[in-house]
Amino acid sequence: MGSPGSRAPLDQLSRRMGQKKQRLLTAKRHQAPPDGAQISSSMEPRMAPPTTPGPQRSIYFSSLKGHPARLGSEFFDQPAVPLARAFLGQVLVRRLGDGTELRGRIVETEAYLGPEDQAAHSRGGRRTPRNRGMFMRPGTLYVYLIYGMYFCMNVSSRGDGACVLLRALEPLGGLEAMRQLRHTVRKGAASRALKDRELCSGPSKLCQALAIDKSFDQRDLATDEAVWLERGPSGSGEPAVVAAARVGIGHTGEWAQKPLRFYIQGSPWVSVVDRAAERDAQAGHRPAYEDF
DNA sequence: TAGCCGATCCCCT
DNA sequence: GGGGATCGGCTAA
Repeated sequence: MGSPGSRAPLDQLSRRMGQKKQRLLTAKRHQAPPDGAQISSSMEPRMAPPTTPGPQRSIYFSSLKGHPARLGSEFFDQPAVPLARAFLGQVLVRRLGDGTELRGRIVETEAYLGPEDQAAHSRGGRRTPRNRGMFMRPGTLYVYLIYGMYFCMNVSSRGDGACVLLRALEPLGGLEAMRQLRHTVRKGAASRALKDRELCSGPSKLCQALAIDKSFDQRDLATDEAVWLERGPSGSGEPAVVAAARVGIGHTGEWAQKPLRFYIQGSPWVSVVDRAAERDAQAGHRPAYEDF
């Protein structure tokens, strides 16, 4: 975790370095787990502690003290495709150092299947220091830096080198803190205010909004104190799920076409809508992911 | 609203 | 040394 005590005021920094460098430094500092130090807890309605699930309790609920609603390691111990679908509707919770809880319902995921998947970082059985989390026990986070600027957050699933990328959340709680965290890492200090829909509608946006960075790599989502998963409300039954091609992997041949991205149909919080895939779903075509 | 394109640097080959 | 599981500003329609 970061050490919040050693920050120089930004106005001092701006005198010492060019705008671009300052922007980078600012971004990196705020990407580092701030433990909420720069988020005023007074501006954020404190979230109520997780409530007891009562009759909803299942084998998936961990018995960890203080978080009776959190999903335990059993939940993550399933293959990447069913896990990617099971994530939809569940609530990701991030607790900052000052106790502020940021919450978002997962609305979009992607499955990466492991060594045979040419779009996965573990393709061909590649095991490197960076992707070690992909090979660790189900529920382990794999957080990596992309394009030198952004982080992406994966959760390892059953199967060596298989994982699920979290792509979009519907923000439920701590929106102003999320906005501030997103604001501080965007270009230009005078950027316009972000709409709610822009807070978590992308894999790196949600990492910014939840202050998830490399320090979360290889943490266990089933046991970590600062980030966990809770079962979402099941009031309206199973959401309609769209299976579409994954995003940003155009170079991987046939694997780029496989419908391994899943999102809640009609959700305005999704990062990329695939109208063709939705038409296929409406027409009742059997989704190809059932082959996996 | 969609499409284009530059930013930026770690990681892998 | 090259590429990338992204993002956001800008422009055209």
